[in-house]
Amino acid sequence: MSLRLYDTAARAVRDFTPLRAGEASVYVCGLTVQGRPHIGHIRAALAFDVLRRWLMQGGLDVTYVRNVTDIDDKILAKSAEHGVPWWAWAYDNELAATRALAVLGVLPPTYEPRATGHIPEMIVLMQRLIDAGHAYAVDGDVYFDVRSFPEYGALTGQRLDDLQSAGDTDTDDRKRDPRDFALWKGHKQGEPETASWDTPWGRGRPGWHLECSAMVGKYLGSEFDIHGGGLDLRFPHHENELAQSCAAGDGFARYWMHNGWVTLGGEKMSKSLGNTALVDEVVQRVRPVELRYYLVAPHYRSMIEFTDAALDEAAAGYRRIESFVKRAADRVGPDAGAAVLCADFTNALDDDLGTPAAVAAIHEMVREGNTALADGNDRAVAGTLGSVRAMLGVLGLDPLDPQWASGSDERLAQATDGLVALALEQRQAARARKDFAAADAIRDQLTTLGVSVEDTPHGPRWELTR
RNA sequence: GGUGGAGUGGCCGAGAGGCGAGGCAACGGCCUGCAAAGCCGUCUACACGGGUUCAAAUCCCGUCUCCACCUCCA
Repeated sequence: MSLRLYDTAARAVRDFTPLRAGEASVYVCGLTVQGRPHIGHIRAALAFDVLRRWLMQGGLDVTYVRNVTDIDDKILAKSAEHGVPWWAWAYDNELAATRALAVLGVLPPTYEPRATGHIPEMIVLMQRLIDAGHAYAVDGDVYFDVRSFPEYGALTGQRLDDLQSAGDTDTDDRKRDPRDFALWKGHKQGEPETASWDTPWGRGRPGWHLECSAMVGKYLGSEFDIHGGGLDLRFPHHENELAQSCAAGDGFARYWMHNGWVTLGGEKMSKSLGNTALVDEVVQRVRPVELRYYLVAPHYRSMIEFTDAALDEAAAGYRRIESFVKRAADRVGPDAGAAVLCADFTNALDDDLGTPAAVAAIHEMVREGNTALADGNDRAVAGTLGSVRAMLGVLGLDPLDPQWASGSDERLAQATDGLVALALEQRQAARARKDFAAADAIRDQLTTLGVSVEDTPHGPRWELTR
């Protein structure tokens, strides 16, 4: 079976056939850096990170572009509120987002363009739209003329006449139709001079939608494979992008993919509602790799209702897998065994990135591996370990990946190693002379110190507990 | 008003006409000096009411509840 993806525009699962054989071009709407990243943002990045890894696994050369919106109304408003230059506010939040994504093992994009770096491209696109009769300038604003583009609404199945008028009252009188959207916003009194750029229609700043069309064109060309983003971006953002680019004569995206929310208390986690769980906070409760598992295991189009209990459960599920990988690696070495993906796993991901079934396939392989471990069948242990690691790798969840290394001091680790070994020798000696009280006392003390001990047919193993 | 999505066992979470997804928790057993980990087993669910079918969680009709988008949003 080959890859099939749910295309929002078609409202159906479609076979994925790249525009150019052997390559895939992907554009994902990244963050508007107005505040700290929460796990909803991270989920979107993770969903498309898995897509990217799976495309790469399939042998495609993937160009993956994820933008940063570093100028918009809220960035101006919030930075002003905090008495910080807007560009410093935006950059600070961008750095925080980059850190959060790195902590969760999201691969860096091929390129991460910022809106403010692409004003010339936007001007060119606006000129093309004006020349084609799809846009008009009024008093320094430039608007897209939705009535001029009959396909407007195609992506989300909206009929123009059924849409509620935008509450954008202060500019409505300048628009030809209340649903026309701003490509460019003329500079307003009170806004910082640094937040405006020269154009043939006067100084101003980009409307939100224009940047993506301009940057897609620059980095991926007039037509590209996959456009991704959160479900909330379908309308108006993606609808408007599509309208701009197609009205200008570009083919634009061939597949549209949208990920579901993370909800909290049944409602969408969002900056405006204030019901957010920040990455920094969640990572205090579970390790980053466990958070990644929690967000990657459900299907990317499902809602995830965020609760501490569900998070803890996911962490326990991940530890089962991790425990097998570590015990198996101790037994046969980390790289014993070929990186074979089992058919269930491959079929699952090919079917619109079915991570739940893919994770189930991993768990079944882990059970096989545990049985092999118990039977002392090292060949089978190596085989299952190779497979499990390869499959986890596709999801970015391999516990042995240096990404998840604790990064503790090397000399300290060596000393700990020696000290625990010393204690375990004492315990083994006590066990040998059947002094179980002494043996258990040693184990209890180690447990208190955060070292868990388990006896195996090949001697005791120990691990730091969290 | 328009558009779209969801309701699954104690919990999380898949599936989308017929073989008990998977995990977490619980209980029983095996293993262990005792544990831990692991393995085996138990727990047979699909919001509600009708209908179609040999067969419905899955299709159709109706009802209820919840959520999202149409304003900034991942």
